[in-house]
Amino acid sequence: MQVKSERRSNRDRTEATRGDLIAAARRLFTEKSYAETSTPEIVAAAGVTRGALYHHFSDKQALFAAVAEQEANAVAEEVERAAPTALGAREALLVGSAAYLKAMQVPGRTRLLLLDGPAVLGRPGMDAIDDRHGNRTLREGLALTMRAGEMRKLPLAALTSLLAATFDRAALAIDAGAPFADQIAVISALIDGLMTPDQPA
Amino acid sequence: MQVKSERRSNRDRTEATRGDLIAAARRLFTEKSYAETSTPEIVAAAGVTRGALYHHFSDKQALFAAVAEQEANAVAEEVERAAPTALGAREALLVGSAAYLKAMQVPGRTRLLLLDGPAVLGRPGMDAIDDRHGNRTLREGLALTMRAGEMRKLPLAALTSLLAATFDRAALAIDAGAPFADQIAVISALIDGLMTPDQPA
DNA sequence: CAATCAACATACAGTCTGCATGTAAATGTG
DNA sequence: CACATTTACATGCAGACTGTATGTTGATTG
Repeated sequence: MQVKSERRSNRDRTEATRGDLIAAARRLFTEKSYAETSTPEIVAAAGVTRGALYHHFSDKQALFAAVAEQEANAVAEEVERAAPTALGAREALLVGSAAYLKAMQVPGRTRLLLLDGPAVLGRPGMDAIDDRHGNRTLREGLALTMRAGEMRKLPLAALTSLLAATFDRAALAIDAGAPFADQIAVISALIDGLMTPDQPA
Repeated sequence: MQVKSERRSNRDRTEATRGDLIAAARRLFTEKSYAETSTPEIVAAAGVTRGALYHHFSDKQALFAAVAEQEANAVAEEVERAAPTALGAREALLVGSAAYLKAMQVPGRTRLLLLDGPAVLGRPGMDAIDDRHGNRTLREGLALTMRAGEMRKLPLAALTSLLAATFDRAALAIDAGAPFADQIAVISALIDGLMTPDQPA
């Protein structure tokens, strides 16, 4: 293992620099906000110059998009890790919700994904990111539950996004000091209200 | 009626200038976004100089806060106007929801209040504004409904904010082209799920 | 009516973003 | 393996923007 950069392929260099930039930006975007973080700051933290940033990303927004995508992916992975495979639809939803709220408690994550994200990339932009990660699982889960007759039949896209919206707002509320249990209680009630009452034979 | 500014009291001047600035800012913030609107643009549209802006508002954010407050108030008034006084709790909620979604269709309003607002002022900041206007009515309505036994008892603050979150996301979805009916269908289902089934004597 | 204060206008300093240009190393080619 | 080309940056620059400090004029007050 050679410590110094003896001879690096271009692919390696790109990968390393891009990674450093995204990592540095992630740190600053979560510590402060998108608007309060300048590109000089980011490149200083990453140990490169602004030239490198603008070589790899078209602009500051594009770098932010890369960070957001990575964070959304991290959240989705944490949630899927917490949700055991075969579980009742209702239970899976509740476990997943709780896991999501937990995952969003990483400092700065709510601001990055729930405040700055929509403002910087637009709702459609953030939806596109979410659909590539967490929302997909949610939508598929809901579709399955509805087809199984365990849940009221409703427009899938709308149901997915509105449920996701409640999860998001709950995460922000917890961030602001609201009790975790209260948010879970309301989310549980909302989900229960959607389930079709099992008619005992 | 004298057309020219013959002799204006300071209070009148302040009121007029502040109003002009807020109106101009509102137009630009709704046409473009907060970030894409510069203070030189705003003051040009308002017919004053940046000196006037920074005399009346501590910074660009403060001007934005004033605009947001005014817009939130406008939305709340439209909703209250649409909601006839005495109506069943469930019906009042549904009518209010629809009115809210309608009111939010004014071009640029969703971005101003639902995207830029939280990002610029923070969630707590926007909550403070909302609580002074629309959310208050919602919360009081929910409290009443719950006390009347028509709705499941749940933590009031959490329920209010999570329901408001679904309304907000629905407004954004409609803005993005989603069918109004789909959003209403899901909102109706969510509300219905919260109502206690009336036990017929 | 003098003194003060409020409501601006003007000028300036510092910072930021995006781009254009320069350079050295890596890569492709005959 | 020499040479042309492309890649991965670094550096410098232009334009714009924010916030503040300072100046000026008209209203307000004792």
